[in-house]
Amino acid sequence: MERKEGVLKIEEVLGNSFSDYFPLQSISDWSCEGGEDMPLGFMELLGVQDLNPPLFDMGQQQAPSAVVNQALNPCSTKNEGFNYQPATPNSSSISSASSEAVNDEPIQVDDDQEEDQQKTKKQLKPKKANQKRQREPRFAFMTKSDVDHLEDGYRWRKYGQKAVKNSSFPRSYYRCTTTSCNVKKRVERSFTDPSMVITTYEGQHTHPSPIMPRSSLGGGAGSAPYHYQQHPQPFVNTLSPLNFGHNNGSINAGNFHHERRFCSPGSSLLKDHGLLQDVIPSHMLKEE
DNA sequence: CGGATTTGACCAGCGC
DNA sequence: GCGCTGGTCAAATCCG
Repeated sequence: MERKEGVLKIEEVLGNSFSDYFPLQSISDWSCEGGEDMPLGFMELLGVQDLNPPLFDMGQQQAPSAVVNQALNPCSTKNEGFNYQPATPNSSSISSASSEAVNDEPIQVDDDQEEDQQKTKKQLKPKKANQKRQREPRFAFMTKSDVDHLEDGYRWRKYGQKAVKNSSFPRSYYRCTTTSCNVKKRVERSFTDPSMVITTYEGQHTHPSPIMPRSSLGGGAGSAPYHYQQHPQPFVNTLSPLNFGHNNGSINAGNFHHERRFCSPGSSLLKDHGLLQDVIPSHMLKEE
């Protein structure tokens, strides 16, 4: 199958503004149809970021979407771009150590988390001292959806909204409500295709999904009953068609796992796998 | 009443 | 240096 068919060029939908954020040429660029050029799959991204069980509700596949990934250094080569390892604070503790690769901005979590919020503002100023405002690795995907805020199993608090240049649609900023979790996400609509919602995740959850009992995907959906109805499951589409350089459309946990090892010589495999579990429904893991 | 959202203001980075 | 834009803050407001 041609993955392309289900994939939208991010630029087509988003236009230039989005290209600013996601300098990738297109999904197919890194989805690696052959799965060869792309050493890291989307799962890699997931492992670093956060896609959640609900995202894998395969029963709700709808419009395909594009997935875009952006590493900290978009200018780097693909491999580097996707090398999230250094930027993966999820390993054991998001604290200082691992965060250095990314930035030291928010990820000092842990103890002074409470103070963090208070500091945050203050940190903005001193920040200019010697380093640019670095960002966590992030990735984005497009979803055909009527609702802006796609439920993904985590709880988000909106902290801002801005009008976006070249777009008539505002961009919303969300932050994970879990203390010590500094994941953010932005949600905006494509101005070229208002039916498309671009969700950009930044950072990495330091906790399991608070809403989704990962074992009850099929039925209850836990305390997030409206996940499936209210939102299409773009993530699924993004995952499957692209499969991010893996097999043809089958999300194979084994491969996934394998891939991670393969592509992540780092030492955070186990941790990532932990996250992986957040990402992939347990039943999928087993069934595969 | 507590938590979430809205919204205007502020700040930093970047390009010209 | 200046202006533009993105990102964040925080007070006010809304909602359950």
